[in-house]
Formats: sequence, C-alpha cells, structure tokens
Amino acid sequence: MRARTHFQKALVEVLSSMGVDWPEKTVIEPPKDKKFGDLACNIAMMSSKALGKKPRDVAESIRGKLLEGDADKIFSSIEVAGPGFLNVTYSPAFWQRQVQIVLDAAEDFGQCELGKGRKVQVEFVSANPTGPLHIGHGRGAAVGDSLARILRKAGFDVETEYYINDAGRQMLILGMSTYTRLQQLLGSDVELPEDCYKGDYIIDLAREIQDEHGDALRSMSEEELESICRQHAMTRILDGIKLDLKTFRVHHDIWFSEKSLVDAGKVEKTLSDLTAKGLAFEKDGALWFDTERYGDDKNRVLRKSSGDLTYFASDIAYHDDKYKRGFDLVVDIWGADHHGYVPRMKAAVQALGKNADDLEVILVQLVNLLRAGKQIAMSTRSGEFDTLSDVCAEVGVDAARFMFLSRKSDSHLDFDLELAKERSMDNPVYYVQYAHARICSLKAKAAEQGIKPSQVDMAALTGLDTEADIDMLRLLDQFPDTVESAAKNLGVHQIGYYLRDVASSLHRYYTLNPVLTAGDASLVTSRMMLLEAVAQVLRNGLELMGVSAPDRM
RNA sequence: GGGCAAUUAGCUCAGUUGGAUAGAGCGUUGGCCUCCGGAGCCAAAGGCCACAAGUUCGAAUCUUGUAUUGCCCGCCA
Repeated sequence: MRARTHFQKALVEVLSSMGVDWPEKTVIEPPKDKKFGDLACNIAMMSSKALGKKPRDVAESIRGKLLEGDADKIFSSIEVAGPGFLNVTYSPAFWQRQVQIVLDAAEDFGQCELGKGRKVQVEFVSANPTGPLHIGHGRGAAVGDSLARILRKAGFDVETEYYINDAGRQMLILGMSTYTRLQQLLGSDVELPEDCYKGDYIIDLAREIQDEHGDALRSMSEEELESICRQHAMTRILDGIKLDLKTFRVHHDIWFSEKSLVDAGKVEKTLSDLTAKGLAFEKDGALWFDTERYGDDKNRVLRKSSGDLTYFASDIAYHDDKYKRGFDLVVDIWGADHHGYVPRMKAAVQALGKNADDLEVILVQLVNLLRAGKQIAMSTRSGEFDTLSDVCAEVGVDAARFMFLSRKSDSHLDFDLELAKERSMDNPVYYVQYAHARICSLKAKAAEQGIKPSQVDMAALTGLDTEADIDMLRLLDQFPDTVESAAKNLGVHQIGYYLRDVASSLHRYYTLNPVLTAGDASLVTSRMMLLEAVAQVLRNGLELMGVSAPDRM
C-alpha cells in the first residue's frame, strides 16, 4: 500500500472511533522539510472545533490511537508538532516494499482512480486547414495530447478530437488564394488579393493541380477551377497537418467536420431551440444570443443580417453535439488570445442545460521562437513562419515536446532553438533521459556479470536502509500523487517538474552509492532493483509527456 | 475607457482546495575523475514573494485598493 493511502485509512478509523466526521479541508502531504517526517497532516487543527478541544490535545489523542492500532509497527514514529501537525515517519521495511509495488505495477504504476471512468473529451489543435501547423499549434498539440494521456492514467475515459473548420469563409479564401496562384502559373497577370494567404506552400499546391490536370484546366469554367482548387488545397493541407501531428506523436481519435454539422442542419436546429427557449432574439435584422444573462459583457450575434451564420453559432451546435455524445466533461484547448471567447462559450454551455464547469478551457499562451536568444519574426500574413515540422526536424520531437510542456500553459514560453539542442540543465529533457540511460547501462553491465535482479527474493531489499535509499523510495511513492494532481488541476507541466526531481535524485544516488561494486551480493541486487523501479517511473512519466526513454544516448 | 491574466533570487520559472525556517535550474564562487556513462555530483552566496490595507491560530496563496506589464473588447474567423 502507498504511504498516503495507508495514513489516510488509519486516520479515518481513528476519527470515526472519536465520533468525528472527516474534515473536508484535511491535507495529507509530504512536508517541505524532511525533519518533519514522511507525511504531515493538519487534521487536528481541522477537527479541533468540532471536538471543542485545543488542536495539540486533539493531535495527542489521535497519536495515541494511531500507535495503539499499529500492531505491525509500520510507523517508526508519530509526532505532534507546531500548532498541531501530526508528523509520521514510516519504517524502512514499509518503504522497501515500494520497490515491489512499482515493479509489480510496471507500466501501470501511477494509475489512480480520480476519474472513476467519467467520460472526458479533449479537443485540441483544431487549426483551420489553411496552412501548415506552426510552433504555436505545436504547443497546443503537446499540451492536449499529454493531458489526454494524464487523464487516462488518472482513471478517466478519454477521447481526443480535432475540429475541422471546413465550412466557413476561410475555405473560400483558401480556394481563392490557390486559384489565383494557379492563374499566375498559367501565365495570367493577376494580383493576389489582399486578404489571401501568401505563403509559398500555396504556389506548390497550385503547381500540383497544374501537373495533375494539365491542359484540361484551360477548358474549365471559373467555378469548376475554384472548386478544384479549394478541394485540393484543403485535402492536401489537412493531410500535411495529420502527418505533422503523427510525427509529433500526437493522436486524435476523432476528426470532426464542421461542414457535417451544417449539412445535417444541426446549427439551424440549435438556433431554433435557443429561440424557442427565449434565449435568442431578432434585432436589427440579426439573430442575437442573450449571453448577458449568464454574465457575459454583451450579447452575441448568431446569424448576421446578411443571413450568414457566425462561428459562434456553429460552435454552440458543436458543443451541443459533444454533450449529446455523452461526455461528462469537455476540455477545449485554445490559444490565449481567444480568452475573451470563454464567457460566451460558458454561457452557451449553460443555455444547453449543462453547468459552466462541464466545460473547461485551457488557454495556451504564445510561443516566442528564438535562436540563440534572438527573436525570430513570425507572421502568417507574410508567409514567413516557422512550422512545427521545421522545428521538430531541427531539435527533435523529444526536446520539442519537453520544451512545450516545461511551463504552465497559461504563461508565455520562450522556445530557443539553440537551447533545445543543447545538452545541459537548461534543457532538462536530456537530464531526465540521461538518468534513464544510466540505469539501463548499469543493467546491461549487471547482466554481463550474471546478475538478474528480477529473480531475486524481495527479502533482499532490507539492505535499502540508508537515507539515500529511503529518499529515493519516498519520491517514487509520490508519482501517483503527481499524476492525480496534474489531472485534477489540468496542470500538464507538473509531470516534467516531478521527473526532474527524480532524475536529480537518481544522479545523486548514482554518484554517491556504488551499485555493482557495492560488495555484498544481496546489496548489489537490492540496489539494482531500486534503480529498476526508478527507471520504470521515469519511463511512465516520460510516456505521459510523449517523450521517449532511450536505453542509450 | 471596460475586461481577463501576470508580478516570487542577477536571469528563466515552480509553488492549487491558506500550513511549519519560500524552492529548482541557469549564472556566480569554491570543491569532486585510481571509482558502475562528468550529458554527472557536492558546497556557498543570493529574497520586503510588486506595494498598501484587510480577513485568522496562521497569507506568496483569500478580499479590496494602487503601480507596472501582456492580451482581449466587430453583425471577423
């Protein structure tokens, strides 16, 4: 059993014997300072009012009952400290069993029950298929994909989705851009209209059409040509996006077409439903949604006086569709410049009969692309920007993903290409991977010497009794808590910080404690098993980030 | 003008239901290769958690105000 689980269970028993309910704000956590033991709990302060006694007195009586019930001497000490904290220290034997727990669970170690099978959808990237993915999309892709992995690990039933904006004006502009480029290739002296996409990739697409259809193009009508251009451009760009994401180890279960919503009449249906409920109304020739009643600054237009639908209208229909598919929680990952869009979307969700909390929006801040400290200018309009595939090709998928996940989503990220290639602590992906490779190297060497830890009796683990051993074990025991916390707070970056801690502990352990040359045979094998458990946790953590754990570097 | 977010060591950043003496990396300074991978380790210095009030046993964390910075504010997508 894990330490926190054990402690909580023991406390619940003691409290119920005292006739007190478990206080909601009770916290059990490893204290900042090791001298306060392995775990600290504030339960005496939390329940002192209900018992009508001083926190320290409550703590003392809880302590007594805990020790009474501890027949197997799992606790090596329980202390009352400060204002009434209960600090417990576990026996070495308890910690040594963690090796077995990790090795038995193997790739499932870290799994927890937080989600209880709740259905969650994570929708991310969803870039318009009008051009290749750039580095900003890459961050959203890394965050979304990693979040899905974490939520799965935390016991949620997760589905990932990409929403394809294939119905709006952007597609017309894309078609027009390609069409114009094609005209130019055919020798016509036309200018590219102002709002068109100017990237060179559009010229490539036009050239493909030229190669495919040849002289047949000259006999086609303008409508036919535009349609061919639009179709070809969208299909090819979407294929490119799918390929980029695959290379980036990002997976979407569902690719959902906006056009399919519109064609099925679901957008119109949603609008009439809102109108029927009295939430939408006509004004100045347009149809408005009364988002103000849900706290938005102002009401929003659903259908323009021109008759065109706004994006907001199809977004509402889209989210309605999501909930009708049975998701308990919907997570949307957006660029932070869309933060003003959150209140109206939350309003829409409530109008659909759900709670505002049934939609979580993660805002991903902009990425500053740098090279050796100097900013690289990015602009889709001029067509000069760094694509995700360029960045991956230069620094590698592992470094890119780790870098994207190295900050809270909602804070700006400086992505320095030179730094991402560097092999130093500035670039922790190598630090963490190196820790794993070191263990693998030891294992290989051990195998040469005929040491096979997997066959060793668990009793040998009693040799793991130094402070360094216990520190290591305690840290491994925190992995499931880290997963749970990352899932609960949708804080994807927490995994990377934890892994840096584990790697740091491993490097220290490795430097200060001889493993293969420890002398005593059972000590050698028990240390090998400890390191095997460390490697397992590193692998599991890196897997959550979508980063590889190489055996050799 | 209104709204959202941010402000923590020289730099880049962690710190989430309020907990004990505020942490990490980089950089700086000084050490560690007879030794399983030095892409490593150890140690030191470095802080008024932007500022000011408030809430309470206790505040980097919650409330209010101020300052600075970024972003958003269309019948755009």
